[in-house]
Amino acid sequence: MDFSENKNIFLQIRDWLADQIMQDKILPGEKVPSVRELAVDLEVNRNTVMRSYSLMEEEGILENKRGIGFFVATGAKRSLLKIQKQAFFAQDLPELLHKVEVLQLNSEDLALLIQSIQSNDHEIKHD
Amino acid sequence: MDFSENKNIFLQIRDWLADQIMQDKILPGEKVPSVRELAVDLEVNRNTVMRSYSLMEEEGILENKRGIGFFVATGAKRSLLKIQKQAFFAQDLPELLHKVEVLQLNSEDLALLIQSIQSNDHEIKHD
DNA sequence: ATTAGTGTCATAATATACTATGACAGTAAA
DNA sequence: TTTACTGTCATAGTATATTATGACACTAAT
Repeated sequence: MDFSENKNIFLQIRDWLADQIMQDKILPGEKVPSVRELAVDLEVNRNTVMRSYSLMEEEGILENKRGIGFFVATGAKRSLLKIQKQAFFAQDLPELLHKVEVLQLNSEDLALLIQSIQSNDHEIKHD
Repeated sequence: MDFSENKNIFLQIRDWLADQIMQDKILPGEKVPSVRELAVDLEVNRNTVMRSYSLMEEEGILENKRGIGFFVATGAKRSLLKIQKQAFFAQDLPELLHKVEVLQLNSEDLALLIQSIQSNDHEIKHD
């Protein structure tokens, strides 16, 4: 994982871990990497990872067992889906619509996107 | 204009001004607000506006006439279109595709977006 | 020449993100 | 009990964004 310059590292770590959870790479109830371990892996200070984890604990995504570690909370996926969808429709989508307009992006430019969207049309919703 | 917490102010000012130019609210050759004036308007330090303008000068979007002010460069729109399109396809679009996949967004969720895209399909390209 | 605008530069102060490091407490297993 | 993990907290240092402010030079109009 490499970090973007224009976004705080502790937020990027949260986004990355949230993604791991959404993709079922870490399941609810399972332990996430320890603060110290992940800090070494990402070549980042432990306090920075601690900040990401604390934030996710406040958000109800992670739970903490003192002396043992952090675990993915029950219902974390549902919570994340709600949080991320809300953020998408409130922030990402308006910005996107604006760029489509300003940059005059058409169906040809965004063929891949449209294809990806349509492939979700007949998906069976789980959970 | 109000600022987001998660992005540097001088970058947000650049983005905002670039948008004004893309929307023909300030035309090539025209003068942009003076550093001091814009700083007061945005309730920001003049050095911060200066940083935004200097950046845009390096990008070839603004030109400077010492003692007079900053002006929108000839060809600024073309430059901006190129810069922004490149950024869109290199950064925004991949992130968007990822979110569409993770959040399982379908045609119904993004009807407005698809409509907006298709309305650009038969546009006559100017410039 | 004076005045009022421009940008420009230098300095210092503040806030915040991130790092570096040490110390301490809870937990589990040898 | 010792060992080796966990998280937690405190302190200090560094880097950077932003602010605050003053001084100076260029330009145009009076």
